[in-house]
Amino acid sequence: MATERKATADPARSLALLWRTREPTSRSAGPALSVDRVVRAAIDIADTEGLDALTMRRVAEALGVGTMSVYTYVPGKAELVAVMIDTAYGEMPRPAVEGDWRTRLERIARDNLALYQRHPWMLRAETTRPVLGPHLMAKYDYELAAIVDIGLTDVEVDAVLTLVLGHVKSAARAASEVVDLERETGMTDGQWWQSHAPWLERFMTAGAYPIASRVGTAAGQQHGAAYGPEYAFEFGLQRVLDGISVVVAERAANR
Amino acid sequence: MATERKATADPARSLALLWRTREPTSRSAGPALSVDRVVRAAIDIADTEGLDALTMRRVAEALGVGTMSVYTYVPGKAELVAVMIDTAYGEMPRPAVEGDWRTRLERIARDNLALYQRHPWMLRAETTRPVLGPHLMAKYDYELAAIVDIGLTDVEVDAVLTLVLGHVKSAARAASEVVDLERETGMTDGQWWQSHAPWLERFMTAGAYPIASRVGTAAGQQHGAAYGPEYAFEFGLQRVLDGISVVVAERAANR
DNA sequence: CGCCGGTGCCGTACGTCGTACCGGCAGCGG
DNA sequence: CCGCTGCCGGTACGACGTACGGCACCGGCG
Repeated sequence: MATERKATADPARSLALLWRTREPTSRSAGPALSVDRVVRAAIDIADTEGLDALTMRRVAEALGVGTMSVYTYVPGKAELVAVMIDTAYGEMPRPAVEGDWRTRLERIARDNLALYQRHPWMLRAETTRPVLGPHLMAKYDYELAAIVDIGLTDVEVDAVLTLVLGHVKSAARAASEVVDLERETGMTDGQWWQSHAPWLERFMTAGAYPIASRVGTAAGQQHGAAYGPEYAFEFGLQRVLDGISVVVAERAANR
Repeated sequence: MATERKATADPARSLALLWRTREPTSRSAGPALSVDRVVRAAIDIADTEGLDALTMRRVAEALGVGTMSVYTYVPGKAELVAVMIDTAYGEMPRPAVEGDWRTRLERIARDNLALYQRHPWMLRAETTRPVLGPHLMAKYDYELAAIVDIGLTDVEVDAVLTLVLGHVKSAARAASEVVDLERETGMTDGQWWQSHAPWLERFMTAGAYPIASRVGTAAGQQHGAAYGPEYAFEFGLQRVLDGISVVVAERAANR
């Protein structure tokens, strides 16, 4: 379990898996399984039942094979997750870029948000060194292409992309936790608050945390709980883009 | 294990724990343990050995008691982690605010970064509904106080803080993963790249991903790997603050 | 003074996980 | 026809969180 995080102990093996360097088997009927079938089954489980439900036994069951057979195609769980991530990147749309840089960057942010909404498990799984699969590379290349020509240095362009994607991930994570916990605890966000509020009031002596109370309730009131994360995403995204345009304008002036 | 994430099944129990609603034992010598001792031991382990090493057995061992004795003070692991998080928030500095809002907000960002550097496990543990302990409330109150008067609505103020703290967390996570993996794999970032690069080159047909290659190597060159995350933090923070100042200026003009 | 209920402590055991190991199987080249 | 190679999977091990029940001790009451 602790070893789930190790991944890529053997670079050759892991990368070969990611890049699918494998001659198709010469067997007549071909094997019952394949890396792709394993990965598809795993993504399916993670999408519909959450990352906690993704166990090797569960994957095998979904494929109708013995547990250990999965290991014929994938060295371990960590590597399986790595391939799942790269596969998910692969299914992102990459239309020709249009509009000014701000429009393009905003589009990229929204596409990434959509990805995380489709595959919320990525938000909890991606916590390792980058996967370095072909689809991640393609995605990185595509996204950089949208902003290479805005007058910043290569290093800055990289930082801009990191910043925007970081914000998307933060916001997506916040949004995902709400629905995650609704499933796991069986209560909606509102119900959860209602069950905690009376106890909280009892512990908090009146008048403590005045600003927190005021702002907190104001925020809670405004967006009726479920829609809070969306506001945070939109507000933050516009602020980030504003901030980027400040440097872009600066550079344009000094040219 | 899946239940680690549940937490707060019983709000009364959990909140009482967080707010330490508990008469001191009337026992003569007093009990050998206490919630605080358990929490301190747990934080110590997580700080020095990582979150994966934090097991109930390990905590008990550090305290010199049987595994199950820990459960006398803490209902379960999820709740233990919650108290750990609130405790960590409690040790943050909260000096009187000084300077203009940008200085204050920047200070808050740096204090939060320092917190995550001291307790990297928080970056992987905080993935649940907010902990709602007294120290989190105090922190939230303190941080809001620094920016309530910059001319934005309460809802916007909340969103500003969320944005800044989100960026800090993103950057801290990136930085933490580097050192995390150095410990777990026993290789430095540079070594890791060197072991992967030849394989990667073999798989990537020359000329694929031209922009990614150029920008990636530029970024890698500039900051010698280990210092990349710091740059990302600084650059992103300034961009975010720039973006916020755009709205602030807007509001000031329209008043 | 003796008994009793409560509190702190903890050994054992169960169910879950990832996965090492090894033995069986089919199909194919020699 | 034989042995080899790649696919399959049963069994088992060592982690993990934690339910359950029992034990030792002590203050307060009769």
